[in-house]
Parts: sequence; structure tokens; C-alpha cells
Amino acid sequence: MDDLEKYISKRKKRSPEFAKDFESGYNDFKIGVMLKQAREKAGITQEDLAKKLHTRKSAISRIENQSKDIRLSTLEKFAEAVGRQIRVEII
Amino acid sequence: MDDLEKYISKRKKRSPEFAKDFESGYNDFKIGVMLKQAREKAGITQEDLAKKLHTRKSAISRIENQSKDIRLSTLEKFAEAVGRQIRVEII
DNA sequence: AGCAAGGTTAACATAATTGTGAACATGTGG
DNA sequence: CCACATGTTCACAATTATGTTAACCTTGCT
Repeated sequence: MDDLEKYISKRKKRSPEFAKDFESGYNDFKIGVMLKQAREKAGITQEDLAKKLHTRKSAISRIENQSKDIRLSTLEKFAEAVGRQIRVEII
Repeated sequence: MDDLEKYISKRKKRSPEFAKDFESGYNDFKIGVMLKQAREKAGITQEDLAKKLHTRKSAISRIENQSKDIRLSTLEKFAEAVGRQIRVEII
């Protein structure tokens, strides 16, 4: 059971409606988890990251947890701020 | 010289300010070109695609040519409508 | 217990994407 | 030449992500 699956099952326990949200909004939710993991690996807090992006920690938390959708530019800025990069492919 | 480069040089000739836009907005512009190529490979017109996505051909053209930014969900819907798929990685 | 750090959520304001309709270009077949 | 298909651009409306503030929750520390 990897990190993503662990997080999902934990999340399902906490919120009853999470299961269905998870189905319909899988991709964007997954992005949030990926971004959160990237931030944690970089060893910075939501508040640190918020300062780098000139925003607030609440916005970071929203992206990581409950964003239904996200702009490519937001994705890129987030990734760069944690020392990573985004790659988008059409497969 | 691949398709992207050809398109860029053609585009630069047509619009004088294209060069700088290209610099600042490279990533999103590239996405537009990729999407356009994906649509053309699928052999469907902007209007066909617009109908599939319940929108208009003008919106498709805007995405392919002059969108500064785009939502992940829009990207996914576009790709799916031309029989492809999006992959996003944090590298 | 109290306090601080880190995180989550809600509500509202703001900014940006996307929807929509119209006008205009360009090429192609009649 | 004319009509049609395809694509581009503009302007405005509608929807939605993001900014912002505030309240609340844990967890750990003193």
C-alpha cells in the first residue's frame, strides 16, 4: 500500500462523502496528493510555500486537499517553489 | 525542424509580437500547439470538437492559439475528445 | 493548562478561464 | 464569381480558481 492509497483510505474514514468525490474527481485529487508529497519531500511547510508564492497557507491547503480543478500555471508555480518541475504529455 | 518549430517560425512571421509572447508564455503556448496537433491527427475539425465538448469553435481556436493558461480539466476533456489522454508528472 | 506551529475549512472578494455570438479571413469546389 | 467549410479574433457574459481573512483543530512542548 503506497502513500497515495494510505492517504485515500485515511481520507475515506474521515469524510463519508469522500468516496464518491474520489471517483468523480480522481485526477485533480491525485494532483493535490502529488503536490503535497512534493512539498513534504522538500521539507517545507505550507506557510513557507505560501510565502514563496505570495499567497496564504489556506490556499495551499485547499490545493492539496479539496481543489476540484487547477490551472496549469498554478501547478507550475507550485512545483517550481518546491524545487521540482511539471511535465504534461498527451498520450 | 519538427512541427512545433515550423509552426513557431510561421507564427513569428505573421505576428510581430509573437516572439516575446513565445518567450514568456512558452509552456501554455506549447500546450495549445500540442492540442491542435492532437486534434488534427484525430482528423476532426474545431467545430466537431466543439460539439463534443458542448462549446463553440471559437473557444477551441482560443485554446489552440492564444490561451495564456488553461485548467487541467479543460486539458483532460480536450484530450479525451480527440481520443487521447493527459499525463501530468512532477519531475 | 497554556502556547505556538502546522494544517484545515468556510465565506467572501478578486481575477482569470471559459461560454457565447458575431464578424471577418482564407481556401476550395460549384 | 458565389457559396460553403474551416478557422481566427473580439467583446461581453458566465463560471470557476485563486486571494484573503478568520476561526478552529491537533500535536508537541514548557
